[in-house]
Amino acid sequence: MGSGKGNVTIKDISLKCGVSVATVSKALNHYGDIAPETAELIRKTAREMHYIPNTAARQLKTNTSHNIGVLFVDEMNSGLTHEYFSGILDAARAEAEGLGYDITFIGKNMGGRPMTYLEHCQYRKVDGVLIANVDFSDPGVVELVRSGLPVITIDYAFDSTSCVMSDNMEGCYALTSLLIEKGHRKIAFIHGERTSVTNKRLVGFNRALRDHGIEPDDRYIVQGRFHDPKKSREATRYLMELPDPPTVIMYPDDFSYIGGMTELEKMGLSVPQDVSTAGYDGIPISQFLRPKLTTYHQDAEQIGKVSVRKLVETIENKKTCIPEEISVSGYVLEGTSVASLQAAP
Amino acid sequence: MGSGKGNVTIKDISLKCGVSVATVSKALNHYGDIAPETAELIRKTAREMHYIPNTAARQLKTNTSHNIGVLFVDEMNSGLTHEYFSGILDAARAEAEGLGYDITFIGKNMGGRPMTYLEHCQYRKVDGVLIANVDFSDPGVVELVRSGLPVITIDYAFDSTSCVMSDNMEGCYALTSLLIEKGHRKIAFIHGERTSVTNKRLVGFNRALRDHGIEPDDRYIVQGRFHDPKKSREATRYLMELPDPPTVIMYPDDFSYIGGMTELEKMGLSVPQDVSTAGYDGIPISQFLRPKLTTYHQDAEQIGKVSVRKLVETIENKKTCIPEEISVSGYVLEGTSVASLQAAP
DNA sequence: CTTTGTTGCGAAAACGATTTCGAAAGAATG
DNA sequence: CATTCTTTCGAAATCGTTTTCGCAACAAAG
Repeated sequence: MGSGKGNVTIKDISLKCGVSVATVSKALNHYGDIAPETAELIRKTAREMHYIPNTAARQLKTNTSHNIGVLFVDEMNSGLTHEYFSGILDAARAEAEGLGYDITFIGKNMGGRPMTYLEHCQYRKVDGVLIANVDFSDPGVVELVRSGLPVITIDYAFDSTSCVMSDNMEGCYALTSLLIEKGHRKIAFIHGERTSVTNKRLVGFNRALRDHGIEPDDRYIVQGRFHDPKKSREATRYLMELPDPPTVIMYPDDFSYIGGMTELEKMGLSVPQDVSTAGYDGIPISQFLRPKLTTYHQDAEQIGKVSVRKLVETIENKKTCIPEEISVSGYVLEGTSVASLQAAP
Repeated sequence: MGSGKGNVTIKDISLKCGVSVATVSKALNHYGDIAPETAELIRKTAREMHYIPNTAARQLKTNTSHNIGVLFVDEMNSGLTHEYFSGILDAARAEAEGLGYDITFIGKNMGGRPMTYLEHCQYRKVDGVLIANVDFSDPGVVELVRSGLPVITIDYAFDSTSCVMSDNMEGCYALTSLLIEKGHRKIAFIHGERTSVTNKRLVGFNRALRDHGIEPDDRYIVQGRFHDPKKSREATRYLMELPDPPTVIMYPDDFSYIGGMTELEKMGLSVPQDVSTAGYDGIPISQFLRPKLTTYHQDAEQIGKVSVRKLVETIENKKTCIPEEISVSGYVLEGTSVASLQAAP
């Protein structure tokens, strides 16, 4: 049934109902100047005939696609295979679908020929774009953000657009505080690249130390990389070979911790007896590791959802919608990777 | 620069070049009946004016979108957050982009109102669709497969369409054989739901046993679920509490193994001293676990790539392209989770 | 000088929707 | 009855592209 090649169009409906195509279009779009009975008849027959609007035609005329672009980093396996981001993407997809939007990936080339992100967006006529996990200093990204196309950035703030942030400062503050309350004083922090996320975490970290009267120790702050187990192995070894090693190491993310964990093991150190550890992200697997990882869970689902909501809001009320920074809070997931040091000051 | 709202169209080019829009279109599409110099001039000015074709208009006229749909399961966190599938998706995205196709997610509702997968595909006018990790007996999926739209399924074979399969039979054969060569005889197999993937693995498993003269033992074959650590914890406990427990347990996937691992630990059993283990998938994290997991690496990247290639081939040569089953082979990743039992028969 | 064949190009009709503007018919008003 | 509003609808233009078909112009052939 319904195997006919040509899909049913607005014209077919108009013929069947004995009205013009204009009337059909207006009825379907709930215009005010159509008699209620006529409109109902039209909508009913449209349903019966399994009418599906032709997006291309609509898009051509209205210049809107009901399609939002998603710009995640491609290269390396840090884009879709990063659980935090794939969680965001998955939630975003679901939310967009509910709001009547589809999602299209935006890349930097198309059919061999290179293309800027903006051009790709124009090519697909996306109504807005969600940007996450990219190098925000990339000229292509900046061009896109400046283009006037509705944009939401995730975990990075431009002042011209709205952004959704995980509560990195509060999260890192809470996590650090927990460690301190457990009696730790020599707290190492392997952080990620110097992005705004890292900066916020450092602020939270330092604030927690200060609020508890602890002097920050530069030797314990070392730069690693997000989602890079190798880099964090190196950093872990460096830290544990210090003359006065830390009693706990905070990692930039759970995945990086896995690298550190193997290095500690290789050094014959066990967690949490010899050294405590904490992650960040709270990805599912972290709770299946032994010892169960103490980590800060970022609410990826909520972040994806909120991002799309805000983006659609921006798209649909472009003039009245002012840029806003939305923070989504997570919570500490307490595992067994942090030992309680009873030696009080 | 280029901040004008209206994009440059084929008409602008025709004006600038003093030719008709028809000529421009033909030049841009490399038709034969345009003088080489004229064509070159047109293409040059198009480039200079930063012309971007309007996909909507083209799509409306040609009824092709250069857009492929992707149908991954949504609900639960087994879709995008499953590393095997997100690896496939990422590779597919990259390959599609190179071939001039964009990717759009296909869902089962649109803007609140429910919609079949097929309707969604028609709505977005995707040229073809990639299906993976879904319930292949779902009527909506079957409808889509039967619709005549070019379709590629991953890890499941319909006879009307092409499919790309990981070499489950060979993979499971190789993995099982390795265990046997290590001296294991009492080999347990926690397998996934009864899908064609599971069936193929069971064939490989049984064949390996038979080829080595080992009698299969039904008690050691238990049904778990893919990507479900809880289920595999139960199965693990069940197996290890048997009067005559196995010496090695094979899991349906690496993620499930993590569940089993925690259960073994809770039972006071250590790997591989007390029992050996093997996973499946070879996701990155498996190689950072201690002990490093022995597993079969499925080449997700290659699978994604090949799937898109075949799909595009099907789209572009719809008549001449015959359904085909493509197998992508992986390899054993040998870790330290399997003990060598020197007790030969 | 006619006929036939090439070659290069353009006019115009689609594709399927949206939207403006006005027309017709009936209702309300004077 | 004439006039003015409302209400309900339709004709037609439009979005940007592709594609068919035919028209010139000019060369080759008779």
